[in-house]
Amino acid sequence: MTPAAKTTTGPASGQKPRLNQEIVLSTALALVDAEGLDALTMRRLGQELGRDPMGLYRYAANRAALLDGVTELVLNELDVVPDHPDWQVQLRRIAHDLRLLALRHPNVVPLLVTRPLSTPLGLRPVGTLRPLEQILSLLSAAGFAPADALHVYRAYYGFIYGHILNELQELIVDADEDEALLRLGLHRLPAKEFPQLRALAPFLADYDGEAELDEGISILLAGLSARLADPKKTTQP
Amino acid sequence: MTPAAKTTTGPASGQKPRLNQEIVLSTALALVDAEGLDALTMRRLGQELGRDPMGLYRYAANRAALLDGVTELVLNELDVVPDHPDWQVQLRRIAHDLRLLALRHPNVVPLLVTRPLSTPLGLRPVGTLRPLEQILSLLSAAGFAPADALHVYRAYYGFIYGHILNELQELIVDADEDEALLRLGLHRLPAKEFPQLRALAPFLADYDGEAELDEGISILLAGLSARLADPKKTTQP
DNA sequence: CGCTTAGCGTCTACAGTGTAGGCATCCCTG
DNA sequence: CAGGGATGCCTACACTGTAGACGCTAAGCG
Repeated sequence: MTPAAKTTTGPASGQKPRLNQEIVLSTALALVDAEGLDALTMRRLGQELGRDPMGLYRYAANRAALLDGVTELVLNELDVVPDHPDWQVQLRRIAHDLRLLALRHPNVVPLLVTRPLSTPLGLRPVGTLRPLEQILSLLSAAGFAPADALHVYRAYYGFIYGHILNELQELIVDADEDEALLRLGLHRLPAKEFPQLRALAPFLADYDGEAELDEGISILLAGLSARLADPKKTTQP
Repeated sequence: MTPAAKTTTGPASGQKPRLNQEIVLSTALALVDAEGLDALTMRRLGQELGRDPMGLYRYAANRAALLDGVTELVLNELDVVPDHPDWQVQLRRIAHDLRLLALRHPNVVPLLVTRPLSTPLGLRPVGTLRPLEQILSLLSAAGFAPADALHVYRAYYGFIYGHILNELQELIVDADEDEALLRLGLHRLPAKEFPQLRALAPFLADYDGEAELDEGISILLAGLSARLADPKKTTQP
């Protein structure tokens, strides 16, 4: 992955291949994946690269820019290839891909959902906007008018992000506590105030995120196509 | 809101009413609301209270605990009163309440969606778990079996959080850029690569978050009740 | 070939952060 | 009124992001 160096720098050991934005970002991502967001400090990343921390500022103006770069890198792992004529099938597949992406990089998820909140749409890194563009074009190809495509996209993407947040929350439960400890954690809660939650302890343990997402997507798609077919689309029942 | 002080401390001016966890947390929330999450530093909060920063550690063990306290405080603004027999009506109302809550405290939303990711369920502040418990009991009262209630809750809450994230993203667009600037921001994007997005510029401007949420909830509720009515509910085809 | 020039890597330095530990002081309780 | 536990304030430390200046290295030009 690092053969770009035509520098004759390293006669001794070649320890220092010329740096490069991609290298910086990908080791940053690796660091976040391995040790969490807090571990990604300039000094630590510099140490990871065997380089002075200050040098990193040539490839990322800020720490914030670095975080943006990491999210962009992660989102690039998602490829939206329009290989199926049915838009619903496509959306379903993309949803599962996104879920797997999030599970592969759980520590990056806070960035994925948080960074867009601090950056106006027009100024986001292009890699961040590409999925949006691709899904819109997919819907457009399926015959949706622009405004409807936007509606579908919003409902769809919102649902996925919500699901991912849900699932990751429960994942931490499973990782840190086994079932007994979980129940113990819940036992801490006052019994009169949280009867439902405590009764749910056994059910919380077995959580099939994939199935749950798929079911949710089914509901959503069914509802969407029904609502888009009927022009009487007000919210009244 | 601060009459709890029966201290005779202030013969001069009463500048220093005895501190109190609620006071600390609510001024912390005010600070976050006014100037964003980064402004919430121990020193700054101390200065805001006219007190030494170190003293705050009596009321919040960590900065993290302080953040947890703030999210708890915000979530306490949500009251789930079961004042209607139909669970769907209830859920719809709560969804709108939650949306308004997020709009009232947009800077806290990153905490709402992020903090649960770092804290196992059993160890979260009870105020954070109360809405969960109340919604579960609401569903239980509506006749749902525990496992089904959990399913409904997950789909429902996930959808709301997703919508809130969506809407807040677009809100920033509206706040920082007017329509012309927005189009300008989008103009930065390569025309061949982002045709859909650029064509959507006019539609992005008028976004009715309330209507969009309501519609989404309708879809979701319809799908949920349909799927729960049919016992052939597995995801297998 | 020698010189310039622009980039790159490294060092030092500074303001600001969370937080541990140690006093002094207050107020409430007995 | 005396005690005592909680509270308020201060100093200090390790660590963060980042600005600015210094030398080296490698490439372009006469």
